[in-house]
Amino acid sequence: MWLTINLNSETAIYTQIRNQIIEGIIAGSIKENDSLPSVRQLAADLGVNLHTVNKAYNLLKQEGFITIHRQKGAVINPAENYRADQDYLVKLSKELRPVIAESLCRGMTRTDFIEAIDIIYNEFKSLKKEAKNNG
Amino acid sequence: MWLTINLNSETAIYTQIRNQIIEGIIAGSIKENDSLPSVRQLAADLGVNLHTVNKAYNLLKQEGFITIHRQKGAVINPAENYRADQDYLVKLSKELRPVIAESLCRGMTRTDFIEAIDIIYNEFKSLKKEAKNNG
DNA sequence: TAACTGTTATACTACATATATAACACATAT
DNA sequence: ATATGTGTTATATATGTAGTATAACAGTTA
Repeated sequence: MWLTINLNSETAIYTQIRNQIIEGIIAGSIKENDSLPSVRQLAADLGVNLHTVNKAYNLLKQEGFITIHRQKGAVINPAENYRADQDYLVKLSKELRPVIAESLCRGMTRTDFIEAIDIIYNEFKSLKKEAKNNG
Repeated sequence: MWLTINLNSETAIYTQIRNQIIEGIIAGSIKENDSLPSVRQLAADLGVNLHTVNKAYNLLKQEGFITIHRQKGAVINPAENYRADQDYLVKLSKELRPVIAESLCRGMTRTDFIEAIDIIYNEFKSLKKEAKNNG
């Protein structure tokens, strides 16, 4: 399993799991209609409680990324199910506003900020290439 | 006082206070060497406990934005005290990564994302103009 | 029928947030 | 000198979230 968690991180374990599955989708290491491990399996692999994984899966379900079937487990939805809509744009804006505010306060220009996000975009591009070569 | 808090928000009150003071700095409604209200005064104005405000102030102090003097109260530092350094860039990157990941997953391109941040940059530009006219 | 799935329920620990009081230490204006 | 206002420290309490530990339930499938 490509998924790893950091117990010392400030980020909640269930959030780390959620985030890494989303990264897995954009990297291409998991695709539409792929199944995720069962909550018990993934919990055992990560050394955490089943409820922690369950919480991550339910969050992903609520956000539209997966559908949970009894027996088939959690399955990645087609991309149409979670396209950016107005609600998401509002949520995104609320997340970004304090981040941009702090960067401005610390003297970063818009150009500096875009430089910072481009590093991240390039990392994701590399992940995608990597997954393509391995899959 | 230009500061308002939302008790129903998911964001902790002390975080809301911190964020709005940072926005106040970039808007220009508070400037270098300006004093913030005392913890008791601001707590009374906002209808919250003194410790909640104190927590916000100590966070701002730890981040370099203000210096807390006994008697003089909390004073905005000169910008040199909180310029973006390497540690901050690492923190920024860690904040942005999952946000960008989700936006990519939801089909947003880099261009779409920059469009979203530009709306925020324009809001801050308006705030700055507004504060200039009033101050 | 047995095994595996998500789900629900209960109980517990630990930590973060927020409040409520009270007292302390320091500076300053009266 | 004394009263006032400042940040600071110390308790105590309530609430919510995160995480764990068990156990049982309800479907599906081999």
